[in-house]
Amino acid sequence: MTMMKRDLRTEREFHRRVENKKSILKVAETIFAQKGYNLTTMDEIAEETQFSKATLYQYFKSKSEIFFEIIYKTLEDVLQKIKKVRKAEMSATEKLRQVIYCIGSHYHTKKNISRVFIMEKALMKKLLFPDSKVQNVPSSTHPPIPKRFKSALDDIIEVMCEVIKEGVAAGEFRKVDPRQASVILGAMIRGFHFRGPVRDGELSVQESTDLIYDFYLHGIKKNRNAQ
Amino acid sequence: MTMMKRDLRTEREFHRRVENKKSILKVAETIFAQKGYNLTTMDEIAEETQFSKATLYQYFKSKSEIFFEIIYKTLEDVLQKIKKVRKAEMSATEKLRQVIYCIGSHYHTKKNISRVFIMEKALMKKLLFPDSKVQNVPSSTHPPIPKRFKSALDDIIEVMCEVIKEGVAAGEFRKVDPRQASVILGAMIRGFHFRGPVRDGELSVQESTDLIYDFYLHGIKKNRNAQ
Amino acid sequence: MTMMKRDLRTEREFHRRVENKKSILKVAETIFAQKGYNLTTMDEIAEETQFSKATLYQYFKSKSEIFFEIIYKTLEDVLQKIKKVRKAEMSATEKLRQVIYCIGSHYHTKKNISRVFIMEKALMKKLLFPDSKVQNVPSSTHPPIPKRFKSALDDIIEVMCEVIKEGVAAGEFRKVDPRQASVILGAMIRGFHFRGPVRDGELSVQESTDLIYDFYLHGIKKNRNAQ
Amino acid sequence: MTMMKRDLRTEREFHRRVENKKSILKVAETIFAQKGYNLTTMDEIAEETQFSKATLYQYFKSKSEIFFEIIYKTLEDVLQKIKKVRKAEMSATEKLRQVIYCIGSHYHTKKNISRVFIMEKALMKKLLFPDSKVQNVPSSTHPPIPKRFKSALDDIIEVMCEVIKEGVAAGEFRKVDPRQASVILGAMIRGFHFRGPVRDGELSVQESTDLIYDFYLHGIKKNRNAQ
DNA sequence: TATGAATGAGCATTCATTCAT
DNA sequence: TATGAATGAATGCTCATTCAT
Repeated sequence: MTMMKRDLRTEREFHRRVENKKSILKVAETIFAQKGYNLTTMDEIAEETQFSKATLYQYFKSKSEIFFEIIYKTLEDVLQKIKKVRKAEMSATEKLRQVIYCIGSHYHTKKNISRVFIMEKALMKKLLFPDSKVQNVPSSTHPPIPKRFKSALDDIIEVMCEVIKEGVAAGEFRKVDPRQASVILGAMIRGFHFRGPVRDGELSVQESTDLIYDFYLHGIKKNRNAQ
Repeated sequence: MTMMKRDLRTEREFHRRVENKKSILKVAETIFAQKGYNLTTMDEIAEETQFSKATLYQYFKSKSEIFFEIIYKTLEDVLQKIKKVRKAEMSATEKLRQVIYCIGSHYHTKKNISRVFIMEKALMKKLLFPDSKVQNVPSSTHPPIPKRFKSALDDIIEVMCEVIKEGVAAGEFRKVDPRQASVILGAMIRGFHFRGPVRDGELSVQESTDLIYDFYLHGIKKNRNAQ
Repeated sequence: MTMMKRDLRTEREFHRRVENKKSILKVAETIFAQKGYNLTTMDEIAEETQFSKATLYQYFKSKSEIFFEIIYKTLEDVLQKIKKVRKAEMSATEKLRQVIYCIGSHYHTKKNISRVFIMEKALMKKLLFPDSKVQNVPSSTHPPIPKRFKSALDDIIEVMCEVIKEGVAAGEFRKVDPRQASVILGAMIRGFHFRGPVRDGELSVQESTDLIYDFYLHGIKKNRNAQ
Repeated sequence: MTMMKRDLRTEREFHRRVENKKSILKVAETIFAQKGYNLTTMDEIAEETQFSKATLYQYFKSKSEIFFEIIYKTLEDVLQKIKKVRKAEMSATEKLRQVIYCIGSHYHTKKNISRVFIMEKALMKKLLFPDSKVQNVPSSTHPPIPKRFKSALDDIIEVMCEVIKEGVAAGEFRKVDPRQASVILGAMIRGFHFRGPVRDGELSVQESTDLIYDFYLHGIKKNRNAQ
């Protein structure tokens, strides 16, 4: 019985820990998403989480660890969602739409986070390899990334590929290179959601999805015979 | 005579100033493009330009002013180029390709610079309005940007619109909303060049152009009758 | 009977406490001896003792208390040993040799600990009187030390003095001031074992003892008549 | 003339820089000597030097650089002094006395500084190789030290050796191993000046010198024939 | 004008110690 | 009693910007 009591308490404790960690991540995510990596300070995360700065360091080794944790969770989220889509019973075309929606809504919510991951090569390098002098990050290369990121990303692309292959096989899509098509699709979604200060009426994720979906499917070329 | 002498001297002075300014901007651009805004230090710009840090401040009011200057020049560049394309004697389809190339090569060269402009909302806000506490930058709104940026960007979109209208009118493109089509095109190019750490063989700007061009034109849907 | 049971339990408890305390001191000593006071963290002591950090604070009031406990034990140890030497049946010269050995081996084993005690005046002051601002510790004065340290140290010196007196009385040593001679002897041993980065072949405690013994006895002056 | 003006100004500037550096070192030395490495903060050095903390970092790369600079200067000082002694026209015995005085007064003034250098192995290691985890600093080994320290130390020992050799050759000293004798002498001086909290009347450097000199020369053994 | 020097404000991280269970 | 968790107070270091010459 004492054992049980203990176990329960321990479990509760453990649970609380997990909850706290989650809560820190959630708050941090919001701030990172709002301000990006550099403008977010540990002080602010501490204040917002109602923890002391030192406590943060009991849950995470460093600011960058928090950041990476968030990135990873985000990637995993998206991956799970689109995996579900792939397995669902529906046409490839419909799957395509849903994939666009998933990824789009991901970008929509976590803009600044994905941003750093996608774009801040020099920063990523510095975070991942704090020692290596940040010199000559040729704009076209990304620093090697931890396997888990890499593999999550690869998996996402992979799922997109499969959906497209499926559509090609089913005669829904023309015979495109699935890889290329995936890359283009990814680019469209990303580029659409990460657009600069020009916005003529903000669109909802749903509207964005429709727009991207339409253009990705039909292109803009006039079809001689049909239509 | 004294006047003339003075004038010449003044002119020379003025010319030198302009040259120096250019040279600073050029160097700074390279560094900003490599490291992004935060990781670039005035110290480094000073060292690279062979000027003293204090001198930099005689040509520019602040680090951010240098940065904005660069952004503006870049935008102007692109604008000029695609304006030329629009005026050229060729089919809308060909113009489209060249627009893709222009913008793509711009992103290719100045990645980190466009990046900040396009994506770092919080940073932009802080740069443009250093006083306003960076709070609650709702992820969907961009800080108001100086008119000259706004107008350059609008002009770029405008040119794209016109090329598309032209294509629609000429029966080369289907009847799309030119504005939407421009946004999508912009997104594709941007998203394609700003992609994350997944890269299966880096493509040249030309190859990228072809790929985007192909998909933007044809979409991926299978065309029942033709093809 | 209940009483007895209680007593036994209490006793067991008490015994356990004593054991735990010993075990903590032992571990802490090792770490302090390796890293010195500042570089040793409570976290590390906790980890090494397999206790939680909080538990440490149930056995000791503070980090410095642990430290002082160790110092004191160490001093007591040495004192006991050389007291035994003094009482033994042998010539003063031989006793001298053994005293050198005792103290030497003490320094040898617990370098960093003695070190702090002997040398870190500012630190000692801070540890003993945490409130008094560490200001102007004139390099020649040591902060007043708790009586028990002082008395242990005095006793050690005292024993050395007596051995020397004994030798003088027996005609083994020349007529030196026993106090001065003790101080010099202490200095030799201490200085010999605390020497800096110049080492030409590390000597064992025994070898060191012989060397010191030889020079302390004979000096380096050439003796005109004899030898 | 303009040239000259410039040169003069530049020179003045340069001179000021050197002066400032000296002044920082002087202040820092005082504080380090009083409090040791860890207890000395950059804030305090800044306050005491009347410079801002940031300015300190324009003269020195880090706290440890300041510290090492001081150590080095100190060693060089001593070396120069005893070199002069060696070359002087006097008996080896007299030289010996002066060497004791030089080194003694050096320890006297810069206690806490020499202390760290001589004794804080773990700290030294951490300072010199900040990355290597401080683990298992076997109490008998010192971290490899920068060549300039090593060579200064070697030189000091070397000079002592030579003085002793000279004395042996002149028949002033008995036939000791000069190396061993040097080590012992060094130990005596060091140990004498770095003694713990037991002091019965602080001695001046001169008095200390006499005491050490006496014992180092004559030992304590009774000389059968003479005396 | 050009610049070497100076700095305030800030930031991530650490650690001895306390608290709640 | 034992402990996991929490924290306040430091601390070394950075960087955009200003000042004095």
